[in-house]
Amino acid sequence: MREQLIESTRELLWERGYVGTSPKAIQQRSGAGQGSMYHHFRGKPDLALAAITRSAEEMRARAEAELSGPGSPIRRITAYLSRERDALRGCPVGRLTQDPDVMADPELRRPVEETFSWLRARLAAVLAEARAGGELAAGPDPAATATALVAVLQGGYVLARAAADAEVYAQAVDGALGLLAGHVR
Amino acid sequence: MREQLIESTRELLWERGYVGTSPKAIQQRSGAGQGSMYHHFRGKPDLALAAITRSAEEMRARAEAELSGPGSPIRRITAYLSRERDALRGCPVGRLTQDPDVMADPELRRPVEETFSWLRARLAAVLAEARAGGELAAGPDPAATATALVAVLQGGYVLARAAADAEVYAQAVDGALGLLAGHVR
DNA sequence: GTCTATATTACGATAGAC
DNA sequence: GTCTATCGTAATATAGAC
Repeated sequence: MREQLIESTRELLWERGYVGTSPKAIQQRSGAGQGSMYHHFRGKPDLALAAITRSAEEMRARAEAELSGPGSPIRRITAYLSRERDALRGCPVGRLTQDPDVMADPELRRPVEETFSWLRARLAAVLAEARAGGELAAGPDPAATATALVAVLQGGYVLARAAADAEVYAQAVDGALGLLAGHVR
Repeated sequence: MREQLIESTRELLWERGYVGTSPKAIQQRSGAGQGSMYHHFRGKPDLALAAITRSAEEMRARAEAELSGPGSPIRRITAYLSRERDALRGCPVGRLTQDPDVMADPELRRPVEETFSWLRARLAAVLAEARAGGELAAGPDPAATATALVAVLQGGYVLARAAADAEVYAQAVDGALGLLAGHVR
């Protein structure tokens, strides 16, 4: 039951955010009763922490696998950026950034902060590797470029949701790859 | 009073989103009483529509002024991207994209959708102008590039909030300008 | 136009039985 | 571990007086 509670909370946080997710909704989706939920967790913030932590770990593990995978640095970055994503659902971690109650709670906030600071640094390292290997021109700064690329993904979700069209997300990624291409080889 | 109600709602939607904003909070911030609010507006959705519409119009007017201002196309785009923004507060329109109740209501959703579809098209037009005038290389597709650039801004807010550091937003913009620079002139 | 009173439902949690 | 009962507060209005 503990497991279902966490998974249901992850889904609801993704769909509706922290403020928009009630204990009751979690109980209904997970099939757990009132008492069960408060037996396993101290309350909504405690349960949310478990859910957020897991989503953050999952996101990071996936990115790490792609960015440390086989292929040249630029190929790995392209693979990471081009990975199929559910654009209209958005990013389960990035979304929390808009949740005032999450950002106001240092415990809930930490996994979000760490995930993105890690991701930006990791991507910057791969870009630096590409530059060192002569695959990337010397022009673009790795750290700034990494932040811009991660921003394209996060902003791509925003624009896709605004348009109610996943294709807009794909277009944002294409645009970023097109800009990057001018600096490659 | 009608005016204060709209302005207070705009602020609260920006800070806390639609789900996180209660009629009571609006009344307290605006100084209006219960009866006053329900005299001027039919309810929370009606008031939110007025607030969202105004924020959307403001955002569009500001962008239009910059993108249609003086200077070469690339200079205007650079000016638009580099404009000082309150990175930690984020975008008052883009933020609504994460609000399930806003996206579920066609009336509330429309201003959000229109603002971004207009912005992407307008930016694409300026990029096409740059290309036609020989200021921008033929490589990058104007529409995809425009979407990517708008995404950098929207995603830059996400990353800045995640890091609780406005500088991260500036870095995302720098990264985008750096990538764009390789295709200019 | 604004105020106060009232109503209904949901939120977020605790207590104690089983 | 789970269930039911209960609690106090907040959300989102409506009604009617002034």
